[in-house]
Amino acid sequence: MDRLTNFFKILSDETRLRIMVLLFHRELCVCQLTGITGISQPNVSKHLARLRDMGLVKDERKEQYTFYSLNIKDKLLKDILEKIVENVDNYPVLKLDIEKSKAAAKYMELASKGK
Amino acid sequence: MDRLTNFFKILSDETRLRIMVLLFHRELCVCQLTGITGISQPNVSKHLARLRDMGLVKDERKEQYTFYSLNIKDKLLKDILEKIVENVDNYPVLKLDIEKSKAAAKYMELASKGK
DNA sequence: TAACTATATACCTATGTAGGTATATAGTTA
DNA sequence: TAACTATATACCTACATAGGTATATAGTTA
Repeated sequence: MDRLTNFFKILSDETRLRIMVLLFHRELCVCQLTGITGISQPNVSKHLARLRDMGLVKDERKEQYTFYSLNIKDKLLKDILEKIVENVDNYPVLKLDIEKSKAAAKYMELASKGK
Repeated sequence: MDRLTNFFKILSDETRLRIMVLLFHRELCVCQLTGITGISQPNVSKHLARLRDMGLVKDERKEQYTFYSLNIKDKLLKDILEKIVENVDNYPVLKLDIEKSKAAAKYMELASKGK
């Protein structure tokens, strides 16, 4: 049952909840996560390390960035996160994060075309 | 968003998760909860008080017992708890708790007939 | 090689909290 | 009223951890 209670402990912290919801939508690098959320880089890194140690996310290096993406195998955990995402309209912070994430993605796209 | 993260904090503790799952099925008094789970009475009481303060359960006095029952209004929170209950087969502790709870209910029924 | 950038880690402090034991309270029964 | 029972609370200890600052590391670019 530890896996379940630990998952809830992860979601019980606002910083991690925001990160999980963001990663639910798309993979993001550390600097994007810090940019979108306004959370300090060491703090983001620390939480990501914890998520990685729990096997909830995986990381992949691309050029100079390390991208993190969700990696949840357990269906129950996935379903719970999905339920939260479906209700994001009730949580302005989460909703705003997602909007910023979309804007960031669009910016990255334009930037890569321009280089 | 505090309401959501606090809910997860509640579920992140095994004792509270067990209590919540038990109360999902039926109302129970403190002594039944201690009997079923083996958790000490003060500890059960303390967690119940916390759940009550958060408005997740309500209590009702019946004869000499104080019965607690779920009182979750938020649909998202209710849905999440329901998802857990649907998956109880994967969590032996929770499953066993529920079985004991059924046995306890049956016993109470017989006892009340006999008195 | 040297400067730069992205990310990770170490260390510290403040804070929350789970559970134990002892005790209080309040309602019930004799 | 006194003994009893169910429940709540107070107090303590041990432990986890969130976030800050400083620094290390590793890959990249000049």
